[in-house]
Amino acid sequence: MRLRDENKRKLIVQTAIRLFSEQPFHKVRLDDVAEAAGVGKGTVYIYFKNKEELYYSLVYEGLAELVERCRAKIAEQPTSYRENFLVIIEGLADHAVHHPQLFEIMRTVAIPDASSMWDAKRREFSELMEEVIRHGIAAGEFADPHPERTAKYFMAMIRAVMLYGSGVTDPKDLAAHVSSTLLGGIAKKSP
Amino acid sequence: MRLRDENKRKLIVQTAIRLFSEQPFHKVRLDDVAEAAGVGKGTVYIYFKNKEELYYSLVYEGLAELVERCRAKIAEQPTSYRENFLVIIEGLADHAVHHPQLFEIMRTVAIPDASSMWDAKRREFSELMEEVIRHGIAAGEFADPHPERTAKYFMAMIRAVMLYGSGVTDPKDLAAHVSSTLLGGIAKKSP
Amino acid sequence: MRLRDENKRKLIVQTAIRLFSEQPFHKVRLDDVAEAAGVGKGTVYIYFKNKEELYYSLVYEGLAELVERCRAKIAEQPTSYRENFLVIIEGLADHAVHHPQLFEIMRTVAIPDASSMWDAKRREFSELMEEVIRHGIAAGEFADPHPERTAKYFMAMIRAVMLYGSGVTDPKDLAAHVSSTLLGGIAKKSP
Amino acid sequence: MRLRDENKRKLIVQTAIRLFSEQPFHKVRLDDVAEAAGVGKGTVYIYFKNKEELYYSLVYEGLAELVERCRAKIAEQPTSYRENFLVIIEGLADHAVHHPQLFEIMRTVAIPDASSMWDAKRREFSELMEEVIRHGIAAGEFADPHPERTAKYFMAMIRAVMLYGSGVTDPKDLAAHVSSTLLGGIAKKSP
DNA sequence: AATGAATGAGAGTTCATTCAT
DNA sequence: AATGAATGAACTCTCATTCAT
Repeated sequence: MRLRDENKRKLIVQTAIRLFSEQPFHKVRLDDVAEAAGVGKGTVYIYFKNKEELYYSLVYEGLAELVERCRAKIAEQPTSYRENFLVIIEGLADHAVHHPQLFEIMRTVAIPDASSMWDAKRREFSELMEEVIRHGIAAGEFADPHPERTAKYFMAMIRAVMLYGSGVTDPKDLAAHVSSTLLGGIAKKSP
Repeated sequence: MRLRDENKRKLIVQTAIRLFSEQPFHKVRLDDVAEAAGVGKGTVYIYFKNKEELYYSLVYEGLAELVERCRAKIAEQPTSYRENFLVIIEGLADHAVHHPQLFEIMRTVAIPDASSMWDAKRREFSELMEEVIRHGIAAGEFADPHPERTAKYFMAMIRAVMLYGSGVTDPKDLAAHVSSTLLGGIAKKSP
Repeated sequence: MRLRDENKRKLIVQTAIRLFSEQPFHKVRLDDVAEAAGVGKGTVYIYFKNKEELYYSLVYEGLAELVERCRAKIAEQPTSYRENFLVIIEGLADHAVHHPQLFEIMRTVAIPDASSMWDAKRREFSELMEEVIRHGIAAGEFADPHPERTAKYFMAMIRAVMLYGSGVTDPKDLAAHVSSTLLGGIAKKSP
Repeated sequence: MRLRDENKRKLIVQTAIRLFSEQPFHKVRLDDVAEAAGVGKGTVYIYFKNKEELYYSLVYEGLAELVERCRAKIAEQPTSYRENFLVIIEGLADHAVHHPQLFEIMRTVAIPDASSMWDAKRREFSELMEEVIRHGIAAGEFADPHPERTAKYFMAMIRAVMLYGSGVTDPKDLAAHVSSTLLGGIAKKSP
């Protein structure tokens, strides 16, 4: 009796991320995933109930890692919220640059079912960001009539550049731009 | 694929938009589209080469309408670029609120093939927006080190709120927030 | 547009009867049925919801034909119930000899679900036979404490011989034996 | 297939009898048998070569027990063949009532392969019954032109009632009816 | 032009069987 | 001996596409 191997699961996940980021869901065959991962077709079904669950697992786990990373950044003591803001967006951009495939997968993910786990994770991320803004407002550093909307802008902006920008490779640069745009806007200040 | 009856074509398109915005590509059957549109299955093939082309037609036509609308706004004489900025974003938000399904479809559209018609249309939109910013910079009203990125933020921000914000119904309000965030940022100005 | 062809359905049914009588359910592949019938695999699914429904259709239709045949025999005016008895069993035996495969299929049919159509048909047959016996009792020709059981013996006896007897080919002979056994028994009458 | 632990084998057999009598062959998964029996899946393969052999073992062993039981009845000295007849049928009915699942399995057992062990056992049973009738004929108590057929009627009649009769619980009553029908028939004797 | 019956390649999934532990 | 993770052949069923009518 072989023992259930957590590495095997990870192997399947990594392979699936690659394939699903290259092709849309319906063009990726489970046979391909299995073969590319070097496991039997049935093995995939030991670790994932079906193709759809495999797919959503990728989204969920990708988001979960992102949330964790941001949570860690936020936990650090802020000197000022403005500076902290940049750090968080940097973390987000860094993650995006290092996992560009996950952004692609998140983009094509199907209509969110309110009950789905991955959608809950997405909302968790959104609420985390919202909280940051609200703290900044409370501290008198930010002014925003719709923090819940601005919270959604973070990832949207980074994603837009990741998906359609031609090969961003410097997360710091990207983060700086997003951060300065969100904080200061592009309108020239009258002196 | 002859286009005899333009009304019939529109009927199919409208039906397809609805179905594709409710289900991911692979879960929408051509039978469903035909039945919901009240035409025979074969009829769809008279107007569209195949399922994929039908799908991309929706994206393309949706984007084309959007580009047209923005182009019209831009053509209007600007009083100031700042004010014009709001008008354009209002047009974009208005379109989004009135065609939420198209946004859903655009979101899930498959990996862009650089040669695809719809992707060209997407780039066209992006370039249009970039041009607006560059004009503003030239006029001394805007300052932006990466107008090509900011151009991508427009739709991304609106889309983020459309998709995940709970039922935005006032395009003016949405546009005002996006516009003020992009223009002035959320950082409190020191007096 | 081709018209739905009732002959095509019959073709599939006939082919399926043959294959299911040669192999147990799980060894018959739908591909084989389709290929043997000379139709596409998908065509079978136009006429039957799935493999199981195809299978039960055979049983149902076989039984329905049998019931019809017996009903016709019974409708004929009886001279005496004893004589009539033979005629019915002859009909039954005749049917069995001409459709030996249906008996094989009926034998292997899965556990009857009380709600299944084919089982209702089976009960209909049983009740028909029971009625015959009861009429005979009423007419003073038969004496039987359990007509509902005897009704079940009819087909069971014929089936037993059909399935395990080595190639009965004369239905009259088979019917005569069943009939005389049921009517007179095998015990030698003391003179 | 080594038979180390005879109890474990019996456990598997008993579990399999239950499951196979509830579902047709192809719906019973070996996993289910193993789990229901509380043993590992691989363990079943230690005691039985494969699923088919497990299945046929049930049939074979069920028939073997039945044959043994009848042989014992027959071995007893007959007072008269008529009386002895009843005793044998009673044994058969008794067995049926106490092992209804085995009757269900025997019914659905696949097409007999003349070379299969279980079919040989079935023939053995048939021949045993035939012999009883022939002895009766030789003793002048019975008259039957086709003892080989009547031999097949025994079990068929009991089975018919077992399978489709609504819950027979009294084997004596069932045996009495089968016996009297076979011996004396249902036709009213003219005085 | 319009249809929907027919098709069959191809996909997801199952499950009997194996075998490392 | 016992196990259950791993396997992949084989299965059912779907559905985009075709084409006779």
